Amino acid sequence: MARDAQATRERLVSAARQAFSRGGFEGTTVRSIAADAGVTPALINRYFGGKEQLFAEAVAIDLAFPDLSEVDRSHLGVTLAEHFFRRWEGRQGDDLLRVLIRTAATNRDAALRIRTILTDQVGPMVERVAGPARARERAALIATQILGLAYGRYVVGLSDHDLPHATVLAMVGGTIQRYLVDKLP
Amino acid sequence: MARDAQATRERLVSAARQAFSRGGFEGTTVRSIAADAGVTPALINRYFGGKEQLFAEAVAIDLAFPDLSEVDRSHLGVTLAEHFFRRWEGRQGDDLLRVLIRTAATNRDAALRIRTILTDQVGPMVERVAGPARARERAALIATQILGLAYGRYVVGLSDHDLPHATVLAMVGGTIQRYLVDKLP
DNA sequence: CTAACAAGTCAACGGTCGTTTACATGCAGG
DNA sequence: CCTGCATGTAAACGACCGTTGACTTGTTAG
Repeated sequence: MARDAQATRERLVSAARQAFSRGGFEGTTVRSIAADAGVTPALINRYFGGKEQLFAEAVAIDLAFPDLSEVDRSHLGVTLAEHFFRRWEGRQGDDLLRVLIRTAATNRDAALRIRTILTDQVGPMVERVAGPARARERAALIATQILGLAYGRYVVGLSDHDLPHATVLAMVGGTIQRYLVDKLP
Repeated sequence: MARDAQATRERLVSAARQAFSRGGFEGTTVRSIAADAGVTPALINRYFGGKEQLFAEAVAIDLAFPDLSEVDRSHLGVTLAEHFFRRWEGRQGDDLLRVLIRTAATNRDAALRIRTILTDQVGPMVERVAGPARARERAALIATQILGLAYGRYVVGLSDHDLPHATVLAMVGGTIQRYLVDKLP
């Protein structure tokens, strides 16, 4: 393999994730992505076929939900809140959800992908925990709180001072818990 | 006044709000706004000075919070939830918050404006209701839930089937109530 | 009726975007 | 060693963007 094409591909995808998570789809130029990867914009076309396909590949990874089967039923909400919080804080800005939240605002495909995650991953998780009755509503409620938290932190720019770790864990965890198992009206 | 300039201005601002709330700032062209208003793009420059200033004017209105002084203390959350829900559903897509939510994703000024609303309007409202202690955290928590709800409905596209009116009112109302008055950890 | 000014149009500009095409470069196998 | 192909570059393209300045149209005051 000459001049490691696969490594270049991966550098491009990684640079794309970071760029898209900052500027959304329209707000990101292939030229800047290529520059970040230390490469010519023409390569994006050669390897991915275009900006659209690069974006598709940049957001084509799994959510990796935690295993909740061994978690105490009363701590499910806090466990989930902590899971998302760690996920976002851990990676340095190329997390899938951070990319999608920013991008979905102006891109139909990204919005659709969030909806897909909701029905394919959050929904089944809720069903496993709380049974199939009105699982869809519960999943949607949970989504509003999780998305809103990510939006507040990474789009609006709320700081640790506004949303301390402990407060988020306890209060948002409590909210998710209610949405998961409390009786709906 | 010849050919009613003020009416044209207002048509432009209204068209701008709808366009920005669909495509964000970068995703919206002054040409399309002008076309929606039945006018030439050059007029935007004449009246507002440019796209930036038109945007600033399009999002320069007040939030109009409801008067909560006469509301039963245990119903504050539900009252607020209903207030926002009605606000969004009432107008046909040119509501300020709907514009800002979509736009803030790729525009620093819009994100800053949300933060300003938070500190200038939501914060004081929380202080009035729950006292000054940790009002900032409470306001931020409420913001995550309200923004997430709007994001779910208008960006992700969650339907009435996913988020029925009654469910949102009761459950999200309950969440806001908790964020307003419950003890923080 | 007509001059004068506000309201609006028109065509063109410089710039930037995504993409394409032709060309340069460097590693592998004979 | 050198030939061939994968890897990458350079330059140009057409399209579209926001903006500008000169021009046209309509209204209204005298």
